[in-house]
Amino acid sequence: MLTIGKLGDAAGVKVPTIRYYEQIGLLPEAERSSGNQRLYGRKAMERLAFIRHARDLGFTLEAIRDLLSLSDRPDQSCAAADAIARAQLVEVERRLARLTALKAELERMVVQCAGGKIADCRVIEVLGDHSLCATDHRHPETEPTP
Amino acid sequence: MLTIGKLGDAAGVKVPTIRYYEQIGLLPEAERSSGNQRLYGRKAMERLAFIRHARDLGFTLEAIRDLLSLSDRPDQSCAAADAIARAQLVEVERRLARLTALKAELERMVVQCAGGKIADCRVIEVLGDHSLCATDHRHPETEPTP
DNA sequence: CTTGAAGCTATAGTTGCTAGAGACATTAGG
DNA sequence: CCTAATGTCTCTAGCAACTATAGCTTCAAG
Ligand SMILES: [Zn+2]
Ligand SMILES: [Zn+2]
Ligand SMILES: [Zn+2]
Ligand SMILES: [Zn+2]
Repeated sequence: MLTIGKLGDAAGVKVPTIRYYEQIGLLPEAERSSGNQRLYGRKAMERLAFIRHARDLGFTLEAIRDLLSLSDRPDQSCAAADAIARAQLVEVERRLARLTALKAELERMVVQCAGGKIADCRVIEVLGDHSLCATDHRHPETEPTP
Repeated sequence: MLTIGKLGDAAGVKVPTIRYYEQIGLLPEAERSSGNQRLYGRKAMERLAFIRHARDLGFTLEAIRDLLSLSDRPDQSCAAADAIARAQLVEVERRLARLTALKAELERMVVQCAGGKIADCRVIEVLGDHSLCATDHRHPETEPTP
């Protein structure tokens, strides 16, 4: 049985984050010691590692909640799980495309500025006028945080 | 003089967002009509377009605050502005590198899954075990929202 | 037995907005 | 000129996914 600190170290998750996951129902309520401290076994450890890994791959907590409840039903078809992963892939590709355009635009800006006074700064100038941009990089839809 | 709605349409920014920018001091307090409605002139319009464009390029509001106050001092050196832009470029490159790894990993997952039961789903399996991943894609530091 | 680290709860803050309620202002049509 | 439909006003609360703080209790080492 691990304390919350040990579990956090083992899974690479901060202690308050574990408590947060419990609070929102992503982790079940932990067993408690006689002194009211949380105790975790192998199952909780695996579940937390799953969450951490999925977070690292950019899945939202909502998606992870669905993936976890799917993984609790091993006999069912995995079509839903695969669909969640494919949607995440599409989302990542979308972000990648946007960031690639941003990178190009930022590079243009910093390369074109010769340094000098703000009045002549290409960075400031371009920021004030999108028509100086080479690509259309504007925010299409909202994108969740990485 | 534009009302807040016209300004929003012109700059591609939603009305509550403009009020929010004013509230946090990114836009100055607007003039008011006799009926207490906000009125904007060309200067406010340009400032808002600047903000919008910088947001589209992924700058944080903090960075934009600094860029705006720099652009208000045209005689000063633009070194600070260039540094902010370069830092943003570095940040974008970091995110790009991470997303590229994520994309590869997600593609592997969805390609390897043959479909079938959850018990055999490669997606669920890989999510539970990072050692099945080909790349090290783990979250390095915290990254601000895009 | 004492001290310091680790745990507990509860609340509030972060970023960049967005949504809602309920009241006032403006504008277009009849 | 009146009404109805929009637009705008303030204020509050909510979103994701944590993170930080305060003020306590419990535990483990020396
Ligand atoms: Zn410059
Ligand atoms: Zn642009
Ligand atoms: Zn599958
Ligand atoms: Zn992995």
